[in-house]
Amino acid sequence: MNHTSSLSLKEKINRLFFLSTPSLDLLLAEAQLISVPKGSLLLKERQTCRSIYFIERGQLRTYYNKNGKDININFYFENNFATNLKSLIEESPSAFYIEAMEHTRLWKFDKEQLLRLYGQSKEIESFGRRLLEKLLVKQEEHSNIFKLYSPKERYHYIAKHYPHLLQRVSLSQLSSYLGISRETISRIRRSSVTSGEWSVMNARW
Amino acid sequence: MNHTSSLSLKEKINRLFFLSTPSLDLLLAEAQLISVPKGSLLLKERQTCRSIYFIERGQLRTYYNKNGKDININFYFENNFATNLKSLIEESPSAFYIEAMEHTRLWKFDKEQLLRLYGQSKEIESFGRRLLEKLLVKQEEHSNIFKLYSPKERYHYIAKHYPHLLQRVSLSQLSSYLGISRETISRIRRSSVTSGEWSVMNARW
DNA sequence: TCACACCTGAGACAAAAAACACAAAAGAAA
DNA sequence: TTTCTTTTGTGTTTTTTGTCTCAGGTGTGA
Repeated sequence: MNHTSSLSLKEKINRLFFLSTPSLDLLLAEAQLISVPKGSLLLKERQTCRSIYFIERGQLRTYYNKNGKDININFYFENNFATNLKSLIEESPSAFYIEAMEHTRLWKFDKEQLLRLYGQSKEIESFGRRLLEKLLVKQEEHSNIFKLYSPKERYHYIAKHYPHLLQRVSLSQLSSYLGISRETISRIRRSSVTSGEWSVMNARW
Repeated sequence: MNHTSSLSLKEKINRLFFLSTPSLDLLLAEAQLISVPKGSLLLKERQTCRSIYFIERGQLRTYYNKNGKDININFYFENNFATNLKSLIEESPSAFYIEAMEHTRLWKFDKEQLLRLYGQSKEIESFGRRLLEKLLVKQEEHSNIFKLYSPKERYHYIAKHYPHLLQRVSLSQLSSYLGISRETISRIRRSSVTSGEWSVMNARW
């Protein structure tokens, strides 16, 4: 049980971005609560992304389709924002899908509305900037684990820093996300249970 | 020869972000032109990054030091902004270095000044947001080539979409950036010259 | 001109990971 | 429960990539 699950959207956003009450009200007046079943697509390949989603309950994934196979780009859980930023920003056709991995309840913010709000309220534009900042820092970190770490190290990095990923995402789904074959992850997992190799991840960066 | 090299900073920024003249003047009044020799470090590991740099002439790289070896994260050329966003945003110690790869002339914008300007001018905060957007889209793209492509495909992707990287960065420097050993890149290069394998990169995403 | 540093190419070998095939286990649905 | 589907584990083989090594090339500066 997530202890914030009983908080209102207003309280959640406020915890993340410290907006004044009037700005918050302005922002949230535009948000639309929707509920989608497992497997539904919030964005398809070639569509232009027009919204950003805040997950109330459930989980989403973004994935490419490469020669018929799914390549997972990202997983999103409760109290996080999800979207295709490239498509949203550039108003270009999306290269990937956004899918609900389970029954998911989420708040939808439309870009058009947000841009209008940016014009009305400096504080909301500042919120937009800070939201981007957070997404960027996360993105950067994820990008770097591929350069810095071997497959084995990548798995351990995730296990250490994002253990909930291993809890909520199947190994098969994880494999494309980490750029490691399913079988290899299975072997990595076994070897780290049997032998006590837990010192690998001491490197700090 | 870059045809924009004779443009003023004002004209360059304006081309990228379409700011009004008053806002541009406000923004550029704070910029400081500095010149650094090859090998100098604009940011060291453990330092907190306080500036963002716009490259007038020359090139920068960002890199981690992993067990004594350099792992390149990014290369930056003329008319681009460079910084360590994580450190800058979070005011946290940097995990990596920023180094001038050749004698470089650049404009320095301090975070403190920028934040002050954000408060003064909505248009400048909007500029800040749009700058982040551009950086984010780039970052996302780079991150995804690791998940989507094998080493061989990564090299070809760069060769096709960022040929200037191959021109200006040595293969040795490139190797850690692509997460491929120098020798393997050398082999990839050889095999793609001899055999006519140029259809690999037709996949669009 | 001569070191010196740095970069590239190439071969031999080792290590890692992927591919393939199939079995076992775990969940979901009837 | 039983059946059906999905997920995970494991053994073998094949491919890819890394490591180590040396040789040759290039540019720089003393």
